[in-house]
Amino acid sequence: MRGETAERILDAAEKRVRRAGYNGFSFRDIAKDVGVKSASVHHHFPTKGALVARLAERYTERFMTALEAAARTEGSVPAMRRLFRKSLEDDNRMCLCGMMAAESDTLPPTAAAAARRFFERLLDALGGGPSSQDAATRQRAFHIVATLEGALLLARVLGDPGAFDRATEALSV
Amino acid sequence: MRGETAERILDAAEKRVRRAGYNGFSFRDIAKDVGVKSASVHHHFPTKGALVARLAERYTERFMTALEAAARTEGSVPAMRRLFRKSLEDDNRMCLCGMMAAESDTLPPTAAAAARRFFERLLDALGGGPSSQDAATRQRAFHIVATLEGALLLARVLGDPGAFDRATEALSV
DNA sequence: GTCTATAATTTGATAGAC
DNA sequence: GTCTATCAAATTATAGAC
Repeated sequence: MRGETAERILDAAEKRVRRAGYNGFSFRDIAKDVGVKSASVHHHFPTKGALVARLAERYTERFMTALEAAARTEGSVPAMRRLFRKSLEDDNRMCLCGMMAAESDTLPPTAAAAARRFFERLLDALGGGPSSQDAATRQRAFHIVATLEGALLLARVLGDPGAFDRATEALSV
Repeated sequence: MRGETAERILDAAEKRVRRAGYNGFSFRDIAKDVGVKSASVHHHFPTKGALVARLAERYTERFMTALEAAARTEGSVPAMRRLFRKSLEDDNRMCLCGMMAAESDTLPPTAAAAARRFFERLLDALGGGPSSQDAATRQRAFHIVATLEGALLLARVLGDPGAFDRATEALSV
């Protein structure tokens, strides 16, 4: 299979970044997770910035695909809420790009740009993109995305997934 | 003055953590900022965990003092919103404890606990503490805190302080 | 595509002089 | 309370054999 190791590297890196952030893991951590040596990780992704930028792109593609499918049957907001909530079920993890957003001032530029695009896509999906003419819709899109990311933060620090539910309950109304 | 260097160390560390997170700075970074050697930083704060835990306590004390004063004239929610908004004006910084919340799974336990207490105090100030009997008030407190933290994330990653204003506009109504 | 080996730097932390 | 000196370990990244 083409790129099988590269995918496993991305899988391991995603778990690490969502747990500890960009500065909280090393090439050797990833290599150990995957069962190769760190030189092999560098073979697939020359630098840490390139690895994490690709990671954010893959995350965005997957998230938007899942969102578009779910939004058809339950609407954009409940679908997005449910997808965010899944982050907590998967071992109390942050949204990858939410974690990168917190660190974005110190991320390699290409990685920071990839994280920014994730949020632009989310806002767009809620009708709050740059082409939006309706200020109220735009405000609501920003409000929803902010609340979902903040609710993940809150649930994580309190060690209580129920905090996410309480914080986001009003969004689905 | 007693503890003058210790305070300057905390000042430098606060800037660093709010920009790059717990794993994004070193004792030598702080030492350079303050104009001492890293051994002197260790003299005041034996470990990185102890330094950051103390940092979160100081941040919480200061934030709550400012909040209580401001809340008397403008109400808890507008006061809290304005205090959060100040983080962006001060060089696009995250809330210290918001940054620590994102990383809390990998923080030294005492530091993670200090970050958690910040959020418990915020929720308490909004009437959403553990003694709250009113589920709606509790939900609203979680919603407000989550939205404010998430709005900082969003403004940071988009490089646009206006994103904070749009995301939190509905809270003040 | 994976490996061994290594370079060059940085890390958190300690010992002990002044 | 600050310093010099140092440690042991970890860091990102590269060279080159297989």
